[in-house]
Amino acid sequence: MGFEGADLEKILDAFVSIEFKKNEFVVEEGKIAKYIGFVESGMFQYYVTLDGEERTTYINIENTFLGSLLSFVTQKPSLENIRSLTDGKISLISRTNLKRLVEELPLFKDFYITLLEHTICGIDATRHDLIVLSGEARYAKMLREEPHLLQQIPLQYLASMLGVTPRHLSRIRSQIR
Amino acid sequence: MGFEGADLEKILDAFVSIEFKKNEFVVEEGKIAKYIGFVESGMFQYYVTLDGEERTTYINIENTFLGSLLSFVTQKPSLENIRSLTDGKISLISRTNLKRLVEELPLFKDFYITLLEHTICGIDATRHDLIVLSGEARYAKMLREEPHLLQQIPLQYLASMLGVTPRHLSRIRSQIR
DNA sequence: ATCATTTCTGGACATTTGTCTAGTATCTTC
DNA sequence: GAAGATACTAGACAAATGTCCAGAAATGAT
Repeated sequence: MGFEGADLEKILDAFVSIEFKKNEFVVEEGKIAKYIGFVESGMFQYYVTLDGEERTTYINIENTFLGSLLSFVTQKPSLENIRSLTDGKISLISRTNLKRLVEELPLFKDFYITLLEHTICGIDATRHDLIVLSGEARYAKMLREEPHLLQQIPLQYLASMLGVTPRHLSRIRSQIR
Repeated sequence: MGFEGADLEKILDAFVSIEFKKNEFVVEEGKIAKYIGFVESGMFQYYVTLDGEERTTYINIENTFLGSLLSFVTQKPSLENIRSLTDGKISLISRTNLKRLVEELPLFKDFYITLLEHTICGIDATRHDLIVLSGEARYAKMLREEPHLLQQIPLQYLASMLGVTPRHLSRIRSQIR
């Protein structure tokens, strides 16, 4: 991030690195998300339960930004769960620590603004694709732009993220071969 | 926003209020989005052209935040168009003016952070619904939560925003009656 | 290695959604 | 208020996608 000396120390002190075993909750539906963070290692699944069925809405891997945004921002109970699909490690920061850093370190505030701006762009692009592209086109785009993700994510979850059933993803994949 | 005196004046000076006739571009595909803003009046449509067909991805009405985020943030050519569907008025701010306000007015910086955080939540909720809900459920939700929007938006555009065809939206509407 | 468990694929059929199209209704403009 | 343009609805059929299911493949535990 380009931080140095006392500032860097302040920042590092505000984060706490937590290890997760496979299948542990990072955020649980109904509870308030106290932290957001960066995935250092492992894979984390966002999902909701709908008519008794789990629907995956997103998956984080290494070096990406993780959190139940709505709950963290509003400090209301989360609507979604985040759970580890593998063992892993996340560098977490609480809302109060985040606010303190943003207040005390002008450079960190700028960093946070940039992070938010780019997060918006990423989420909005996904929303856009969900409206405009077919399931097949979304899979093809992912194959083109994020092949590393595709190799790691179990297909059942990938299907759900793409907004299709596993049955249909299997069809899409056989078409593309 | 709760600003006063010299600060308020600085802020007001940074924005410029522009009137649009029906069917004018606010942002055009291929051009860099120099401004973002708030809609004071009128209705504005976001769309892309795909296989010669226009696909609506979003619609702004009064008192909402408008802009081609990806282009404004990255200062690269916009992938989408924004156009007025009615006569209207937008209060616009350029990227440089926005950055200046954020630098010079700590309160404005906080305001901007809050705006970004809430914008993320809104977009993410929409993304979520596109993955998890059916077209019919998305329409029903909109009917429940934003009936005023529903009354104003022409159905052809609404259909596209919901990710379905006008033919299908017509079916959904007749089911719900 | 073996067995059990989970994940992936694909057939058969059902349902949903899209395409094409025409008729009706609504809105504009003169 | 008549004529033309635009928007909405809906029938008939086609294509896309889902459901249910069973077998194959991969993974994990002993």
